[in-house]
Amino acid sequence: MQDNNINFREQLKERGYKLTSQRQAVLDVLLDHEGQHLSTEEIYELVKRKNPDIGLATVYRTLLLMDSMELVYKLDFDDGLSRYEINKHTEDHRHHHLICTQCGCVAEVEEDLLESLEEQILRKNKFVVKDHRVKFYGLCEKCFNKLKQL
Amino acid sequence: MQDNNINFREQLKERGYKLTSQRQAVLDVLLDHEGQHLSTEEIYELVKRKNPDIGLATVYRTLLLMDSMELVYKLDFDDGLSRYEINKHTEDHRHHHLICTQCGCVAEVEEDLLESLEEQILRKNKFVVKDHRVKFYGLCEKCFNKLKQL
DNA sequence: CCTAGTATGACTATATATTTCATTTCATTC
DNA sequence: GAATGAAATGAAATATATAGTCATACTAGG
Repeated sequence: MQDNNINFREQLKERGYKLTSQRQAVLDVLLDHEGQHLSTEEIYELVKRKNPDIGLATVYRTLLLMDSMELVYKLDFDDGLSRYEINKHTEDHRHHHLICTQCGCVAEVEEDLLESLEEQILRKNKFVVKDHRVKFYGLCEKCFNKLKQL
Repeated sequence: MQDNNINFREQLKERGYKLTSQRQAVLDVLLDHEGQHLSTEEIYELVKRKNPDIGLATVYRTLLLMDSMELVYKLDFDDGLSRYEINKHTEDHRHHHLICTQCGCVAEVEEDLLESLEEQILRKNKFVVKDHRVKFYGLCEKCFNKLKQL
């Protein structure tokens, strides 16, 4: 935890930014909700619990900043708002998302398995892949079983 | 072309919708710009050339309708607006997009190669994949060469 | 041709996200 | 530890994409 704070301050300093209590508070919320995909509004509400005076604009600005620093992943699950997830840097490649078109739940796949495709893209399209986003749409186990019973 | 119109009328009829000159005009524009990824606003401007009295709301409604009928793909290239592409139904699986983070150009990969991943997802996550969206971010050939020279 | 129901266009409403600007806070120097 | 300049903040205003309302017009089918 303390490590995260020191790193955060250092990373901000490298880019000429300052560590403020608001930025710290946003980071804390993201760390405390690691597996989740929170919207800006949700993050704002959570931050306000410990930091009631923070403004929504600051949360927007902080998330924008963190996205540019690659501290967070900005996600889009087609519900009209941006969602964020902390980037742990522990995996080399990011995970994929499974979006249930029935109930809207979102699960994760840890496996990546896109290396061979990316190599092929480099060879055939001469496009150097740096990153990717993969979303799978379909039915989660619960919804599949429900539909099967009908 | 005539085929497309007849199909369109039939498909609309199946769902209790009517074929109007506005809907036809939007379809025509999409057919005339097949390889492109047009935004709603761009489609509106193109439709207005032959159909100057059409309203923007109608274009929005028509694209929403076509998306629900799976006549178009709704795309998101992170520029804050929805883009559309006609769905030709000729391929079993859709193509992927290569987005250059330098110049913003978007190319396509015809290969899919996600079958084995989808099988694995079914086995391990018990999630039945119906569709997917894959975006690769990186550098196109031009931008890569430009950066190499520096 | 008439009719019922759908679609349209102009306008308004909503919701997310960004910008403005005066004030406050941070981090560095003396 | 106080002073200083730059950067960050909050409240409000603004931008922008999309959706909803409603009176009028059009479509498809008899």
